[in-house]
Amino acid sequence: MENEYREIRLQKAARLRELGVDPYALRTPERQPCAALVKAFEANNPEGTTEPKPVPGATAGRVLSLRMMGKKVAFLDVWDESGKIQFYINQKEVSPQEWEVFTNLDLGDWLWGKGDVTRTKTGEITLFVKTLKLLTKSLAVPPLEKSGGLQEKELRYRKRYADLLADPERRKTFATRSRVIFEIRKFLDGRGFMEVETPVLHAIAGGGTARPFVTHHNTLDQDLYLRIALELPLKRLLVGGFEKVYEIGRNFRNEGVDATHNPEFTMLELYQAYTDYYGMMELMESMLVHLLKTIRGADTDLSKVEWDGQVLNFTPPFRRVSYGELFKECTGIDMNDEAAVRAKAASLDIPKTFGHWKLVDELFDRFVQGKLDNPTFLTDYPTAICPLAKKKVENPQVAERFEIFCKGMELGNAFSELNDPVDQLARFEEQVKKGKVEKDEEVPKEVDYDYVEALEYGMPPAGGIGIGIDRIVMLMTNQHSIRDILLFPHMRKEE
RNA sequence: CCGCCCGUAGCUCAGUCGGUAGAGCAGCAGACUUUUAAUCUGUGGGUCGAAGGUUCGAUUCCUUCCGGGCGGACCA
Repeated sequence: MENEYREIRLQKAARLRELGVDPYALRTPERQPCAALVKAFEANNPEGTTEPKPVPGATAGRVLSLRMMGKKVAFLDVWDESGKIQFYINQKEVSPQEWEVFTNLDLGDWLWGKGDVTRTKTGEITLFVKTLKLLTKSLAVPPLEKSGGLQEKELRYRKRYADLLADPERRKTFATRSRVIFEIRKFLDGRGFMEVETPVLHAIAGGGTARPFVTHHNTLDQDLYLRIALELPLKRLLVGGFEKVYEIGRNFRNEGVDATHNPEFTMLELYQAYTDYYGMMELMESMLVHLLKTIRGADTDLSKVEWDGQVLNFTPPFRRVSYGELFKECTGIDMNDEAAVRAKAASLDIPKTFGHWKLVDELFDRFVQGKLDNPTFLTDYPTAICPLAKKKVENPQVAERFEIFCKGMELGNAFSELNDPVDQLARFEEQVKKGKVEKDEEVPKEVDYDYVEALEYGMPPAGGIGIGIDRIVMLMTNQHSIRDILLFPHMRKEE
């Protein structure tokens, strides 16, 4: 905060105040986007025009370059969200007070100008300023493209505003993120889904397995958890009679932070009555294709989608392979062979307190998950690790659940939703009991009896899916780190 | 949590085999009335991430800590 630049700029602001100029203008005079002025000129001066026909106009933006020619003339690059336009300012063309404003201008300041748009001798479309107004004085030096922009990742994440203002490309990534979410809503709207909002504060951290954040409500004197999943409230809505619901919202998990994990992240969860996990596979495929075509472009070749240097095939139908089959393929062990699984786990640093199916899941994560590059539906998980999914009729040992993986990353997780309240209660009780024995902090500590009671009123057969929006955005923007698609990724406190 | 790497001016980066530091941009002063990363001349700017140790002397070597990056472990 303390530096020579700040002092000089504060002095300039004080000087302007003496002249009766507010360095933080209350209002902006009428204006058009920078790019609109350029366009208007081009429209009036088609290709081949010899004598330029000036177009009057006014615009505003941030000054990011200033070139003086002598004491009385200057060229400025002015940027707004739409792009850039050059200002030409000549002492003879503006009032003495305006010239004074100009001489106290710094890089980073926001400036409004009005005049005629025409071409300079060198061909640059330029606003020849007749009237100008300082909109905002900046006290900090903006990172400048010609001096290398903002490179240090820590600075880019902590001071995202500086990162964004320094580089229009970075702004584009976040604009794309916004469009991805817009297109998801559009896609779901087209299928008749209703968007809902459910509580972030939960009395029981259910609907998934993850360590939750704990907080406390003072007047109720009650501990609360930040939600780790959206699942249970949404399925209560199916009981209530809504048939297609979804929520796009923030989840919180008190776990690791790395290139693909942020403590808070955005999930889409949707539930649809009268379908099952096969319906969810179709929906997932269609949604990904819709997003690739609308975000990456209508001419995108689905069989050659590049992501972080890898070429992936998104042509539906995606590969479908069962959990047990792939487990066998990658570990050489039958997942039902308890002795072999335990022996394998013992050779690694996996807690001995874990039961058989927890061990299977641990081995799976280590040996299988990272190998799946092309989008793959991994189906029929062991029932023991799927307390919210229906069992397969022909083999109750496995459940109608799939996870879709891509580049070793889980993109989505779906079930044929369990709606038998008696079975659900038994599975919850088993899960809580096991969690205590295994000292597994990711498992809910108590049974959500209210949810079981909701099922007693009858939930229609349904398919449901949860999709990690951040990872979808990474895929669509071809980014490698979650920090580059979150505006404000979580950072440790400084000092 | 483990391994490797990084932290020097507002920004991007050099550098010091141990003798308290440089460049470009930015700033300030000056020259130039159509520039395009404008050019030219002059000039100010640093507790070299923090603390401790070794040393006559540490920004440099060592230790610890803080923050970050990449990879691994764990989780979505």
